[in-house]
Amino acid sequence: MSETLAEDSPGFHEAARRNNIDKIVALGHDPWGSRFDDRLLIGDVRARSAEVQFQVENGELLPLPDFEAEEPVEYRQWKSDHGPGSEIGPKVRIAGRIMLKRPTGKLIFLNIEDWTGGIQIFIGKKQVGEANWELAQCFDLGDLVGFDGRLGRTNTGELTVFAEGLHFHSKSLEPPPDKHAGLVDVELRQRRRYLDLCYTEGVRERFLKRTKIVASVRNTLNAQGFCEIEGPTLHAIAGGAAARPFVTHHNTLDLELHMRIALELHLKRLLVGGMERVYELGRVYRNEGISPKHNPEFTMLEVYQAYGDYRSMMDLTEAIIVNAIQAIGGESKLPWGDLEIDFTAPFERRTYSELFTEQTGVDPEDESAVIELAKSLQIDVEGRHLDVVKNEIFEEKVEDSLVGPIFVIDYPASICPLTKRKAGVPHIAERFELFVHGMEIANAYTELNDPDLQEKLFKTQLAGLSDEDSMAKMDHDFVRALRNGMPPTGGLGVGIDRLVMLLTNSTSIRDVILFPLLRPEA
RNA sequence: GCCCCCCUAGCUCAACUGGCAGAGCAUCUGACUCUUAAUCAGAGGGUUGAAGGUUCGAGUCCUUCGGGGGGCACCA
Repeated sequence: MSETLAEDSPGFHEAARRNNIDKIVALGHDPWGSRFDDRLLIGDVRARSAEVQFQVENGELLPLPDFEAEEPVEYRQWKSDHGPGSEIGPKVRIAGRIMLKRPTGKLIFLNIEDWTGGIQIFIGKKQVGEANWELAQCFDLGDLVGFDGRLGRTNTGELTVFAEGLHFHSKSLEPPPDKHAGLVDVELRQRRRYLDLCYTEGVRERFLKRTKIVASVRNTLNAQGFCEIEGPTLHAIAGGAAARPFVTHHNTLDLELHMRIALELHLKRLLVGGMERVYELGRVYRNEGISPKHNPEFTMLEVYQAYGDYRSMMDLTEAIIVNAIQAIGGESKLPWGDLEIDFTAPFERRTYSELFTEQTGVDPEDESAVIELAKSLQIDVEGRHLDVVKNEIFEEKVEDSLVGPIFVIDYPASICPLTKRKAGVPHIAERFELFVHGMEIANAYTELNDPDLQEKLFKTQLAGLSDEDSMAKMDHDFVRALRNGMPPTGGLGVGIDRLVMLLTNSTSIRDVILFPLLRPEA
């Protein structure tokens, strides 16, 4: 073609594609396309494959052979055995991205994909005419194109749209990743997620599953009479969890603000306000480390049910998860790496103290034995509350062994400042955490609604903690809200990203977050 | 914040103990009307993440920096 292409270096791919844009314009088409009505989704087109039939001379229609059968069908032979006649199939209009291109002289085979699937396109020079053929010469991998054509089968039996009309929708100026290997580099996959979605097997499906899971969670809650609300994400005091917040600033008010680290305190204010079943499903922000299980912004669900308790929340948690699995067409047993997870409800329920004894051989009520064990694990015991020490042991020795799904119930009270104590057992808090393969998925309490106790526990919790710790900032307004009467309540928090990880067999949270936080590209 | 590993063509990857930077895909040119990771013939494409250093000679060794991954720490 033009000799400028060859000598162009690194931009030679783009130069070739811009050259094709010029040709498309010269042929009277818009390289950036326009509205395209009445197209069918490729998935729906594929579902109509049975409508492709073979019509013999007397007009009789024959069904095509089964191309999925074990014995491969020689379709060319089959046709000559049943001929003379011709294939007939429905007219379809489709659009998609060009994934593969196989030009063979005066024929071009394309594979195009939309978000419901892919299909092969047959473009024959004689069949489409000179003008369309010239347009087809301008097709590059990655372009978005459309076709009017007839659904049929090639000689090898592959379901194919035999093009009659060609449409150009959008040019890709950049070459796609390797057509076989796809995008492999993890950094590129995250930075250029749009490419990952197009060209890495299973990525789009995974994120569509995420959408379905989130919708299902809302459906489950709405069906039980919970109402979704939107609390503020900018907080004067970021409370409801122990995590460092992101700090920001409002100019006109000249006010330091914090991005929320939890949804809890505002939802509870709504309970005081008489909203008896509320939830929020939204983003929270924690200025902490990044790991395969932690992204600085992540999606949290918090649910509160007046006149419920942590046991009501266990049933609800099971319903949320079981329904979500159903929503993505999963079985109760889901793959997890080389293992599987059995999500058959009800999930196992074990007390903290039972599990502690089982895994360590030490009774958590036996102070001296606990201290001895802590020392043997090189856990600092000096000047720390015994429950805190116990919990470190629990996290180290017990949590990783929890295959689950398992509800760990009845935690030591002093590590749960927002939780009601078990009636008659003041050192046990009515709390559960749901663990699956060592990962904490959900956390629930019978919520504390005694304002005096809440204030006292806030203060105790605060003693000795640094200013950076958000719990160190008492939310007086929240305590004031409680002074106006919050019903006894069950509250639940679910890490949506982690739930999606489990249900989609993803080992990194960044595989289920479309745009995880990355440093700006160098 | 600490430790380990990675960064080579648009993409996926090679290059021995330091010795001429390569392949496949993609791109360009040519052939081909049922291909399917199409095939065949030819061509072009590189600041080896960046900057310094050691060396006759650095993709390779050393230092610093940038980006990423994993682990630790942090994290109800």
